[in-house]
Formats: sequence, C-alpha cells, structure tokens
Amino acid sequence: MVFGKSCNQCSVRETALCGVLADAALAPMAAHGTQRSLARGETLIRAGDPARLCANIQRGLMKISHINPAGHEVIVGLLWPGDFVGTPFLDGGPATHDVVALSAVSLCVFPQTTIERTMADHPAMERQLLSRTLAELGQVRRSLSRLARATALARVAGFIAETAQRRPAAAEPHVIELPLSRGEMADLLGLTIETVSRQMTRLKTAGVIGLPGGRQVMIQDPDALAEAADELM
Amino acid sequence: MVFGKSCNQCSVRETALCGVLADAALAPMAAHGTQRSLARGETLIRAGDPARLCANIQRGLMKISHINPAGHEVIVGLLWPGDFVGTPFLDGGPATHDVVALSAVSLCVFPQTTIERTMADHPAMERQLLSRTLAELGQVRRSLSRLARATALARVAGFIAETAQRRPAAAEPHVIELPLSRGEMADLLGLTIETVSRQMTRLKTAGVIGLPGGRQVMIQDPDALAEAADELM
DNA sequence: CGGGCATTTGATTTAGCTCAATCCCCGTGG
DNA sequence: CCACGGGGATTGAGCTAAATCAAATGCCCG
Repeated sequence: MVFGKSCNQCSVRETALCGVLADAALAPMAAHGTQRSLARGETLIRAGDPARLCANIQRGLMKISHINPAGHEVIVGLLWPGDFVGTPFLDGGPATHDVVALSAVSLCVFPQTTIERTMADHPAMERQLLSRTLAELGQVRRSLSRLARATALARVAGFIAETAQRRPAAAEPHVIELPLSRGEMADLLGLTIETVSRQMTRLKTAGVIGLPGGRQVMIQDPDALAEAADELM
Repeated sequence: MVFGKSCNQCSVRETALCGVLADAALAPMAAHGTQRSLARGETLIRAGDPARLCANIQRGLMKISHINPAGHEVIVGLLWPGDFVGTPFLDGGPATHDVVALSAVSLCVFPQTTIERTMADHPAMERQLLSRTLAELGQVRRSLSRLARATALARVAGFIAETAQRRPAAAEPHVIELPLSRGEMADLLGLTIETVSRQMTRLKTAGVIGLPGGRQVMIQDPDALAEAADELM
C-alpha cells in the first residue's frame, strides 16, 4: 500500500499518462484527489470493509470479485483506465466486493469525506461519474445476458473480442495480450479452467485464433471470432 | 400509450401514491416531468429506438429484456417503484433493451431535451439518480454472480426470497404473489420453464414453500429458503 | 538441470436442456 | 350445470454440454 505523490502534480505535459485528466472536464477534480499506485495483486478494497473510497483508474487493470459460499471466486467485472472504483457515498454500508489490481495500477483517490463537496463544486465530475456508472451498468447487463444463455465457446470468443477492442493501437494489431490467466477467465465467464482451455484450442484448431504462447492471442479471423461470440447470446 | 395528467398534480396529500415524491429531495423535479401510465404488457422503450427517455417508476413493475440472436428472450433486470428507467443523456446511442410493463404502471417521464437542465437546477435529482444507478449496479452484479455459478435450485430459491423481501407488509405475511410467469422466471434466471417448475416442486416437496395455486407462493420455512438460495452463490 | 506452476488433454459423470405428454385452472358457450 | 378449449404449469424420458476427476505436457526461473 504505497501512497504516491499528489495528483495535482499531473501537469498538462503528463496528460497521456494520467487518465483522469484525459477528459478536460475532470481536470479540476484531480486536485482534490490523492495519487496512489498499486502493485499487481494488491487489494484496494476488501469485501466487508466498512471504509469506502472512490477513485479513478489512470493506468492498469483491476478486477471486481467476490468469494461465494462454495469458496469459488466470481469475477463480476474488470476496471480499465478511466473507470471509477468504489462509491462516492458514505451511506452505502460495507463493501460487497474485493477490488484487486491485475497489473501495476495508478489511480486518483478521492476521500469519501470530501467527495460530496467536490461533486457539489464541480458538477462536471458528478455528471461524468453518472455517465460512467450508466455505461458500466450497460456493460454488466451485457455480461448478464451472456452468462444467462451463451455457450462456453461464445463466452470465450466474446471475451477475446472485447479484450481486443479495448487495446487499440498496439504494436502488432492482431496480436493481443490477455490480461487474465485461464483461471481468472473461468471465474469471469462462469466456466472451469478446463472448459476455457478447450474452447481456446477449439478456436485455434478452427483457424480463428493463434496461440503463440503465454497469454498472447493472435486474431487470425476477426469475423469468425465475432460470429462465434454472437452464437447464442 | 396513454398520457395522463401532469405529475405536478401529485400534491402532498397524494404522496403515498406518487413514488417520485416519496423522497422529498425529488419533489421539485416532479414538476418537470409528465405523468404517464402503461397497461400490463405495454412497451415503454424498444431496443434500437433512437429516441431515449428517462423516467421514474411510481407504481407497478417493469422488465428490462432483449431478444438474443437465438431468438430467446433474456431478462436482465426488473424495475420496481422508485427505480429510474432509461438514461438522462442524449449521447448514448440507441436503446439496447426493451422495457415492458409487467403490471399496470405509472411513471413520471422526463424528456431528454430538458433533463440536463433539470439536473443542473436540482442537484439533488442528479445525486439521487447517481445513487440509484449505483444501487442498480450492485443488484446486477449480484445477479451476475448468481448466474455465473449458482445451481438451478439456488436461482429459484433466491428469486423467491428476493421477491418476498420486496413486498413487505402484505395481508398474509408469508404468502407472496410472484410478479412473473414461469417462463419469465426462466428468462430472468437463465433456465428453462421446465427446470424452474421442477425446482419449485422440489422446494414444495421439501416443505420449504407451498404452492396454493396461480403465482402464489407460501413461504413455510424462510431459513431453509435462504439456505437453498445461498447454496453455491 | 530440475522443481513448481499453469495449461492442455483425456475419461467419466451429471445438471439442466430438449422433446413429448399430461394436467390443471378458468373462461365460454351450449 | 356441465362439456369444451386453451394457455400455463407440471411431469416424464432421454440427451448433451460442461463439470469433475485424473494425467500429461509445457514453460518459466532459479
């Protein structure tokens, strides 16, 4: 748990690195937050924690998860740069989920004690928070309809396709690095490790993707991938 | 599609009937909305509609659903009195889901052309909208983790338990009327009609619930019901 | 080179789906 | 008052996709 320098040190020349400043409307709010970084695997919020916080992710990837009574981890969402974590309100009761860094993460943390005032002072921040929360809701609803009916193949294909969309101009346009292990994919997609692996090799055998090794995926046939993802969803 | 009288006719003496006024902070915003009622089965928003709206449900129950490529309806959420429907922003693109009345519904509709102004004038409304959206997000995440891992029995038991919690002081405290048909329950829980039916009779045979007929459920053993709902979730 | 971990592959089991038949509740009309 | 019909709900009999159990393989890193 390392606290970094204050976020108001994110000057204009650093905009590219400081997600929260990417949207000009959010610039004033950055001054009210504290800069913080997390190592991969570090926990920002623990389920049951009474203390809540609200933060905006600038760099890196986080997962929102919880352990079900059977002891199985369920991942209910991923958080990408620009996304907000936690809640801005004090009345929400204890946290219901863990929030853990999947990679090195930097974020701009807003203490809950002052955030309501910050929102009152900067309506654009509240607007942005609402807008992003609504977008998030749409995302989760899409996951929901996928989990309700889609086959294992469609879940895996859909995850790869969505991950590819999230990483635009990389070096190799058709090679992506999955941010999750097979086990984490299984926890996110409501499958088992074995089933995820089997569907990956199925896609490989069909010539839709290539698996160069590690967590890398080469998308050889984007159309076929999209079609597989839509199969029953 | 019947437009009723304006919502600002909901005077204080009618508070009990007018959900949007239940929260005092929302009273001023009611004046900016239009009262509208829907018959059971009527569609408020159709997926693909370019026109969006934002409304607050005062009475009745709605479902948010969409038809997947396989032609199967998936219900991604239910909306109860006090919940907001739609989105307040114009930039969101076409609607992604149908929103349909499951019972007679009355709501207070805010035209999207004026809602941003309304929110600017009444910060409490925006606060409320954000707060409810966050709560909704939590709800959907709970559904998500249920759909990811829970058994058919747990899904059905969980739905009955949650429905029971939503209807507090009814006449018979232990008898509830399910708002959904078996088919709709199946669409909501990601199961088939037959499986829902089988789990219901399983709960009945185990003495956990009674099925007096129609959509009624008598909860005979609330603890056992809660336990069945938590089984693997 | 070897140990530990993630991933893949294989064999078997099972929960829930599909297909099919029957039942039950209720409104309608003779 | 009772036969008729129709839609939802229940029950039954296989079938299948994914889980589970088990083993082998590959890979990273000391």
